[in-house]
Amino acid sequence: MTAVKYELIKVCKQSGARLGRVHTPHGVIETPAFMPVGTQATVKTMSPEELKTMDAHIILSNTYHLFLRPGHDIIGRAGGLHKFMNWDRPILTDSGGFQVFSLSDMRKITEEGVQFRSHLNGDKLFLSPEKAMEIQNALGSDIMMAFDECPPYPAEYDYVKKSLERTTRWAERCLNSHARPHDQGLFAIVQGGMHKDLRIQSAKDLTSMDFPGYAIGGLSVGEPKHLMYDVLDYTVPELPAGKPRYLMGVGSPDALIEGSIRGVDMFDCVLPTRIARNGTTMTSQGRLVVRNAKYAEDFGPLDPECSCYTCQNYSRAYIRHLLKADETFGIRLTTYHNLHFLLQLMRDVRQAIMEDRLLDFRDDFFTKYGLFDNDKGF
RNA sequence: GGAGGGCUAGUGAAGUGGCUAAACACGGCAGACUGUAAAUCUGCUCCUUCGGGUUCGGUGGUUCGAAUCCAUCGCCCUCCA
Repeated sequence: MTAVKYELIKVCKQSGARLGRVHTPHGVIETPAFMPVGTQATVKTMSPEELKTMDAHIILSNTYHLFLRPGHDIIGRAGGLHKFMNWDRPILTDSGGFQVFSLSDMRKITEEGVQFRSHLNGDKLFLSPEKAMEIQNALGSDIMMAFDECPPYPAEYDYVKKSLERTTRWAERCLNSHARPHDQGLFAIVQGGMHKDLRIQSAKDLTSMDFPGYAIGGLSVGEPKHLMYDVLDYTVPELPAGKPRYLMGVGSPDALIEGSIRGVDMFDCVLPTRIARNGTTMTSQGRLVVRNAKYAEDFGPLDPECSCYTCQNYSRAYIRHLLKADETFGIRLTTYHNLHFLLQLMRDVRQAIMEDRLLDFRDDFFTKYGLFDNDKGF
């Protein structure tokens, strides 16, 4: 008996995208899905109640950050992460593998694991596949991620190959040390950089083991968009149809659509919440930097087509004022809107798949968003 | 009436003869942000037809050269009468 199961509902006749459900111990995720990121056991500035009103099905949290602070032992004694943070829907925990990449100047990688220096106080710490599983077991996430290495872009072929092979061995160690497969699912992570043969090798090696889901990592690390789409084009077909596919770290609106078209079921990204805190919003007409002076007397909503709490009640001028005055309510309003925007986008994508018109939907969306001549995508 | 102190770019504030169109901070304007060391970071912020032009309370001097020295006027602050 496995904790996480994928149910395929239908395939879009026009695009090949999948409409489905991921069943987890804390409920069902309708896919394709966007997962807001709550690294430190909170989606920055949002309460769980607010996340529910925008209908987020699942959120992310992070092994490395919670290991450092407050400590997985404390969260374990609190009764697990769900109880600790008052979120009763599914949680996916990243393994800390991405921190191996983003905190690269403070770590040393060996076959056994990774020696880290804490970014908080410089403490020497060690993370390994077994340790990452122990931590995620204590957190009690619905979906755990295997401990991987996310190589930078660009990277040497030989290094990427060695790295992916180690990531595969680490995945196997994760599987073997998985303490509670009955109530926590474990996803493996395909690596291989921008190299077709390496991606296929990684996917084949990992799918030869029985993980309840597969992620594609190592993308959205600075490479051009078309390269990422190429990787998806030849990687996704290597993944089993009966299991969920998760594209890690991707969250610009265009990439969510393009990823769905290529058969991806789950996405996560800090982009909507981070740019919200820095004054940029996503709207049906494209990105809108509401902090800019030109909105000082714009009394309309961020997005005239948006039904979210922010857009129903507050103007661009007011939000700009709050942001300029460093009032926390301002970043709460933009964060709420951006998350709602992406969650609504995924609802629209699912509807379009249901009606076999996802390619049409993409073209309409891109035209309005002004994306056809924009490689950035948000 | 007397004695001191001060007046520098939008604001605050360095600078007390050349390396100063003038530090720094704030404010302002823009940009970046993709499994969150990010409510963060970066750039610009006197004018300009990019050659240059005009600045440091006003005016007049000294000097090869002044925000910096002198004189004078104005305004502000403190203390003594």
